[in-house]
Amino acid sequence: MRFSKAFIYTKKEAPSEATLPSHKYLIRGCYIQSVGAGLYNFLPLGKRVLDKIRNVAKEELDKAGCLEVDLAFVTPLELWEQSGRVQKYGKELLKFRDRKDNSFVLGPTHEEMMVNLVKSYVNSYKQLPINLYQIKTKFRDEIRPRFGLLRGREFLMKDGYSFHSSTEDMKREFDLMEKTYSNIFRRLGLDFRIVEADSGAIGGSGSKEFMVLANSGEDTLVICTNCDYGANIEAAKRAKRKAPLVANEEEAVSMTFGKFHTPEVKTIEQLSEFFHINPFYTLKIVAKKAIFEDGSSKVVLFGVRGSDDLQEVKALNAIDGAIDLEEVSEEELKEAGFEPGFIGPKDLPKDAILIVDKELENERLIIAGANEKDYHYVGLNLNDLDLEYKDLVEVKEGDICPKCGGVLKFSKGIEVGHIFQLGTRYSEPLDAKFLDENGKLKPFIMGTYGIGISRLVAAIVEQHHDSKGIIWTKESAPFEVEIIISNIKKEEENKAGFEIYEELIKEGIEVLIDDRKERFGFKMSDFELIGIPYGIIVGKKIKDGIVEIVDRKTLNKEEVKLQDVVEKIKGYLDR
RNA sequence: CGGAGUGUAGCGCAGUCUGGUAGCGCACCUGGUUUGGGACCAGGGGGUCGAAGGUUCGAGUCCUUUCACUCCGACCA
Repeated sequence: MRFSKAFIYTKKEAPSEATLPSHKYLIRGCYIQSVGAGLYNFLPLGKRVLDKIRNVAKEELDKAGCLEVDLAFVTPLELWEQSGRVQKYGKELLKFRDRKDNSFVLGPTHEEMMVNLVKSYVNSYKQLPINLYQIKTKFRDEIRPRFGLLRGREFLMKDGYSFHSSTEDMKREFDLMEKTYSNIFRRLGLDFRIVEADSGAIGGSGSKEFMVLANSGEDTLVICTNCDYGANIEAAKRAKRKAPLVANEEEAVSMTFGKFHTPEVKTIEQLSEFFHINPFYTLKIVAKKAIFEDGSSKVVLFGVRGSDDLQEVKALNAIDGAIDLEEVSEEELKEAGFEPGFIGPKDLPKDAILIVDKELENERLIIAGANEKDYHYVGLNLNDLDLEYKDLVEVKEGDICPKCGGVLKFSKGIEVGHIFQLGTRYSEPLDAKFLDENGKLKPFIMGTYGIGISRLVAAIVEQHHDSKGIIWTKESAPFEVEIIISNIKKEEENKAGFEIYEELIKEGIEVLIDDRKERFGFKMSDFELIGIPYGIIVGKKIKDGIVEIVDRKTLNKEEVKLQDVVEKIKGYLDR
């Protein structure tokens, strides 16, 4: 491809709203154009990168036996009502009506459609397992799109769905997909980590996320410094925290049950000061308003150690049927019959919902609110109360790994893939069943697997760039080599440049030749911005039969004889 | 949805306080010089100043309404 005909118009300045390197460089390098909140046009360069990534994904998936399909983008709202996800997705679903007044949604994901498709063709266990996928534009009306391609409203996603006759077989496929996804991200040259994740709006159990490690990532990952344990903070676990070995420990342990007058002592901080005790021994109650699928709401309570914080996603999952948790005001708390600042597990109103973190199970010596203004209980034995325990705590840096006992640390990541063990979450409500070996009707056991293809474009840049621009990895680069003719008016340079160009094309190498009437420096800085892995500079030294190969990553230049340059490049490209 | 801010040429911005011929840089077009690190000279094209209404002899500028976008937060496979 000739640069002069390639629709590449680089910019010196990025739009002021672009804050991340990927956003800035992709716009400056003429890969994408912004058209509105979370909407982008892919320009010829960007489209090439997108196709590269897409092809890597397709090759690996096909190798693993997956079948590509392409489902309708516009899907009947009815399907979403059947699966019960209209409420759960809420306003992120873009709904609209056609001229006949039928309701549709723009697909944000395609579980419903896919289940519907499969159930109309597959009736027998003999047809299983199958794994269907598509690489298709999705639309989610995000509340706040940002960070360029990392969080757009319209984006390209690979979504795959597998159908099985047994849970064991589904798990086998899940493991296969984990391997396949790893191959895809490895081929793309990414430094990534597989972590345990929350299943979110998709539902189901057992899910893993593929995280590209980058400082600009929106997700916080908890990673063990000793073993391979990793989890999204929303799902991270830790070894149970031990009591701190402090001077007043004995005092804490020796406390006997009683009610204490604690005027105006409302926060954990005040409480631990008042009793001169580590917050570890106190019970913190966090109140939230749970929103349910039918639109109703209720104030719910969560109990964690005073020294811990509540993990909101875990909290949400702990409440059956809740789709959201909101903040509660003091007034709402009082209306619901609670005493703000003095809420505790004992003597709660009868219909109150309280979930307590499971690390507190069997704890005997705790200070907690008495549900009465200006009073707390001390020496409370939680075993005396009939409480419900679930995992609620947010893991902190320095906590202990649940797997190996090593120390946990935080890292930032960009989610580029997510695989789920779905079970019958969709097949059951959508009545998708098959006949098993015994002639019994059973719902499909499913898995679902996603890769953010357009997000990967940005994720690669986030991980592979420098102060001058993008540094594409070999399998993601829009071209493999760029030939830079220093001065196109010099017949010798021009001729040699195009000779190399033709030879590389003959070798099946994707090459861009900068044949523009521009100065050397201008072309070099475009080369650095655009980020093609290797450059071949044809300039002054051509009269001695010498050209240079530039490595975009290191910016080192190497002098090479004209007749050797093609072989040399082939070597660098592993051809 | 809460807080903050911005809409002026394709992009980045000034001009708005204090109303009086719509500007600068980049990019673009023409000619010339230059040619290994974002050149220079000369000439040129391009704007319903986000939209609607109002005040005024006169509005990019003042008033009202409205739309869009961005940032922080809440939110979010």
